[in-house]
Formats: sequence, structure tokens, C-alpha cells
Amino acid sequence: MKRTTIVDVGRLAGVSAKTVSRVLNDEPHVSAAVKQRVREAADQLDYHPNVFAQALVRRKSNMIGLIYENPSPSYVVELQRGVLERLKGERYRLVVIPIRSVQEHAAEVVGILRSAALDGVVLAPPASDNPIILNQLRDARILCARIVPTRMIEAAPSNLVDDVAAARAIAEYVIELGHREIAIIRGDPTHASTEARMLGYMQALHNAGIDMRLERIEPGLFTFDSGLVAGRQIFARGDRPTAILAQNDDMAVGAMMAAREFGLSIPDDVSVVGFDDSEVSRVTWPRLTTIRQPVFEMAVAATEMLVAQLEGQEFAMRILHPHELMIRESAAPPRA
Amino acid sequence: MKRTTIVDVGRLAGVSAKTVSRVLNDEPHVSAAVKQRVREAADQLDYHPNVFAQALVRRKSNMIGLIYENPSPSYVVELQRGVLERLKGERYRLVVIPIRSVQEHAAEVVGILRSAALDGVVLAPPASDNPIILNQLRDARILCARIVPTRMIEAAPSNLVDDVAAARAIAEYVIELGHREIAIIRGDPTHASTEARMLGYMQALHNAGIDMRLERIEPGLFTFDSGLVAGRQIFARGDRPTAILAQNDDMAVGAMMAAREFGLSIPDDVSVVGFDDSEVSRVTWPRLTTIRQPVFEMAVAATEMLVAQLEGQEFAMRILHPHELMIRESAAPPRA
DNA sequence: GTGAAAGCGCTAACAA
DNA sequence: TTGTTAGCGCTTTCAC
Repeated sequence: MKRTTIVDVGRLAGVSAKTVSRVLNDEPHVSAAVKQRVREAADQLDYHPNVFAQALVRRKSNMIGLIYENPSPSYVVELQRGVLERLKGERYRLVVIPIRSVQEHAAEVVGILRSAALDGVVLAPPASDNPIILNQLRDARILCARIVPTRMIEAAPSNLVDDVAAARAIAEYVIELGHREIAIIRGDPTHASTEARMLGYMQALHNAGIDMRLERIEPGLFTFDSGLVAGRQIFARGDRPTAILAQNDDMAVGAMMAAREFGLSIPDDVSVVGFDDSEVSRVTWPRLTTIRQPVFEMAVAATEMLVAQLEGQEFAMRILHPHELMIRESAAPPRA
Repeated sequence: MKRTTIVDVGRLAGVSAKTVSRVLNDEPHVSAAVKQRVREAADQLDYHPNVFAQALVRRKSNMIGLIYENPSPSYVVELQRGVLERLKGERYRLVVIPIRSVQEHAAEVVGILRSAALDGVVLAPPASDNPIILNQLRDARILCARIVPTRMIEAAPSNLVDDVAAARAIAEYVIELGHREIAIIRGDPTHASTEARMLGYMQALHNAGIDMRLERIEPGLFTFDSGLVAGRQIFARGDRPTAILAQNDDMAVGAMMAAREFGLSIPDDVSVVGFDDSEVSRVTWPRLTTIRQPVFEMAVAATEMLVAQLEGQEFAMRILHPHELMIRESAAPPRA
């Protein structure tokens, strides 16, 4: 029980293997008649090319990877949706490569990629920022495109957002609502966005002449649970803030849950805002005021960059994606 | 700039290519001294095997696919997490293959799989139920393991849940709370679970002597938006039910959102229950009473079955996974 | 426009 | 215990 090969097709069509290869790869210099005979023979035999034989000789696998940490499910979903959207109709396949902690396992990553024999990878943060990964990728000649890197911007195609300005914008919005007693829930400290967003918050607070007290800054990990824990910390203390800035939506939703545990209603007793505009921000009640980061669009764009590179076409080296303040119901002026 | 091959390693170690192959594949009959020399040479040259050459000759790609439709993000996330969990430390890679509509595209699926050259696939519903896909998979000799199939149970390894009993259980719970005016939001009609869950609901209602009125059954698609629409329909009508049974969590959350639009509070004015115990059920407020379907565990088990098949080991042909009623705060006795 | 020969990097089968 | 030979199925020369 052997599988049908190019030779079988050639035999049926009365041509050589090479000619079959030419037809199937749309190479020029084949007569129309032969073309058709070969096509029919291939159909008749239900021929499918052996992708390994092709990959072996072409040195190209037609597989790309998506590398991410998995703190926030909603973020990961958007990311994958974007990559797959761009790959639709393309002959590339997506291999998903979640890394528990990029920080800890950076050195192993390229080994994984090599043995997976990927043509290229889309790097989500914090892998997109990791110099070890970037250098090894370059050495191994694996192409990449990045989502929201903050360092080595020129090293590889990048999809950027202005995290600082975005964070400043949502903080300014909260301040304009009248809040001055504000707590912050930070993201994973190994992600560069965490510091960038922090900086944006601080600028807004500073400009408004608000003194941020250090004990009002809670650590988090971009997960719902970490937001829940941070929220409990915040509400357990005596001097309750009137607003919470969470560095992503999952943590914001966690903080909202904590508020309920303390019998606080949102936004009447406390306002909560998030970051990312992920799916969860639209399905909670009240719906979450947040900053839209076009994660889906960035994933599409990164994949576009990668595919274009692989095909030897022109591609953008960097795209700055706009953010947008999404005003919903989770933030309101503080009680008088 | 050629990549290093087994021959290069052999040359450095002073042995033949075949011996290198033996060492690297942990085959027996190699002296300890040679083994070490080869290992060192491989390290020194930073040798990585060419997986295509291996795949070509072994007829095995070490890649498995996960086939799913993507109605509910929370479901997909659990599914992937489970597969990846089992694959951790294994040399298999995961290729994700979302299908827009299995119903419509069943015939194309196997072409996709063939050209992707996967060793096997994990089939999530409704692909796990699709006879076209199952038959073509068999013909193409692609192994599979299934999650919650309802038909052709013996055709391939299956992970089952008793959807009917589970649905009956949650409906009984709602009835015991005292509800008699109950609306239902159905899932995607192309998924077999939709009918199974329907049946379970009906049994509970019937046993309690409750007459289900057809206009109280709303169609849905397992998505948040479809739940929102269904909820609006339900609340827009004059005779408001006191409880809603939604066939998954995403739709339940949509229905909760609709309730709020109508100024109804949950569970005081209306109880809502879901199905699946997905992440979203724990992050909404009130938290959703639902039926836990061990999606993660089923994905782990299905992957286990698949890997065992691929390795020629023993594997279970069917596992029945338990469901569990998760009582949270979204359902309560109706107002007196 | 078409085909023959060579080889991608590896392993199976056999030989030594 | 180790090496030799012969492919896996395809594409890349380079002839014709």
C-alpha cells in the first residue's frame, strides 16, 4: 500500500515526473495539452504532494509559529484569530507555541523552533522584546514579525502602539471624571508594557497635580485572579480609592469582582477601567471602560509582514497602530 | 552556507552517518565511547536534525491537528489548553485548524489535513460527529480522537459526557428553586449537543409537570451575541419567564446582558443558568450557575488517546466524563 | 517543451 | 558494534 507519487501521475499521463512537477507548480514551458493530461491524471489518482519531500528539497516548511505567554486568555484568542485570519487561503499552517515564562525559557525557545522547522514566527509580547530570542532567531535564520516590541525596534518588523499615550489617555479620562483617589493594578513585571502603561498613568496623574501614593500601586500578572487579589488588597485598606486603573481587562474584571465581595457597586462606589478592549470587557456588567488596543489587527499585520518576507515581497518594517478610548459604563464621576 | 548534517557530525566523531543516527535516536548496540564522541560532536557543531528528512523516511510528521469550529472563545481556549497540556514534553507539535462551518466545509477538511501531513487529529464538536470527516479520515489513514461525539461512537476513540443527564440536572435544579415559567436558549443547530441538551431540559420539565410553550424556546448559536439577541426576544414579550436555561455560558452571559438592558436584576427578577463552566462563568457578576463539562480534561484525554495510538500503545476507546452542577449566584428562587 | 540524473538529509535493511 | 547501500518523494540542474 504505497501512496501515489508524482511518478504514478506521470506514468498515467504519459510524461516524466519532472513534467508533472512543472504542471503542479505552475512552472512555465509546458504545453496546454500536457498540462491538462497531468491535471486529470492527478485528480484521477487523488494525488497529494508529500509536503516533507517538498520541504526537504525546497528548504521551506510552509509552517509558521505563534509564540506567546498565556496570561490572558482573551488576549491569546484575539492574537490567534488575527493570525489565522491572514493565513486564510494561504498555504501556511499555524503552529501554536505557548511558553510558560519567556523570561525563564528564552534560551530553550529557539531549540524548539529549530526542531519544529518553522519558516517564521509571529512574536507576541514579551517574546517580541526578548533579546535572546531575537538574536537566536537571527542566527538560526528564522524570520519573524513582532507585536508590540519596545526594544530593538529596528531588529525586525514591528507592530507598535503608543502604550504610554494610551495609558495616559485613559488615566486622563478618569481624572476628568473627577477622581483623585486612584489605585493602580500593574501587569506582569516581565512585560515591557507594564512599565510603559505605568509611565502613562503617572504622567496623567502628575499633570493633574495628583500625588500617587506607592501603597496604592498593586502588583498583578495580567490574569483575572491576580486582579481579584489586587482588588481585595485595595478594598481591605482603610482609605478606599474612588477609581482603579487596571493594566488589562482581565485584571479589571477581577477587581470588579473584588469590589462586589466588599459590597461596593460599580461605578457608583468605585470606578474601574481596564486596558485592551478584549472580549471580556463587553460581556461583563457594567461593561468595562477601557483602551482599545487593536490586537486582532496587529496580529493580522504581523502575519502579513511575515508572509511577505517569506515570499520575498515588500513589507512594512514598522506600523504604529492607533489606540482608542472605549467609554462604557464601568467608570463614572465619584460620589459627591 | 550549508546546514550541518549527520554526515558532518559523523566526520567529526570519526564514525559513519548511520552510527550518528543510532546515537541520536537512542538505538541499542552502540558503545559508550562512540556514543559520547558523537554527542560531543553534535553539540560542538550545534547539530539539529532535519525534521523533513526524518518525516520523509519515517512517514511520520510529529504534528497533530486540533479541528474545531469557533463559536465560543472560552470553549476553544479550554480545548487548546488541554491538548497543549498533554503535549508538554512530548515531541508533537500542535497545528490549529479552525473551520468556519464544519457542516458546510466537511468535504474540504480532509484535503486540508492531507496537505498538512498530520499524524493525527483531535476532533472537537461538531467535527467529531461528522460522518464525512470521519470516513475520509479513515480512508486517508489519519488517526483521530474525539471530544463528545454523539454518533458513530465506535468509529474512533471518544470522550463522552452525558449531555442529556447534565441538561436534565441543571433544569431540575432550576425547577427545584421553584421556577415554572422557564425560557430556553438553544445552541447551534448543527451541533448534536443542542438536541441532547434540549432533551434533558424537556425531561426535567416533563417530570415536573411543566408545560413548555414553544414560543419560550429561542434559537441561538453558542455565541454571546446570539444569547443577547435571544434574551432581548424573551424579555420583550409580555409574559416574562422567571428563569432562563441557556445551552452554554456565552449565551447565558448574553442573556444576562439583555436582562440588564430591560432593567431586570439577576437573580432577583430573573434567574439565568448556563452550560460548560467556562472561564466567563466565573468572571461575570453574578457568577453563573452552570454545568461543568470537563472540556480541559477531555482535551487532555483525547490527546492522550491520540498519542497512544500514534506510539502504538494501548488506549481507551471511550471515556465517559462526569458532569457537575456548579451552583453560583445567577439562579435563585423566583420572587414571591 | 520535455526528460535524465543527481541529491536534499535521513533511516531501514542488510552486511561485515 | 559498526558501516554500506538504497531509497523516502520531490525539485534542481542541465541536457536534448
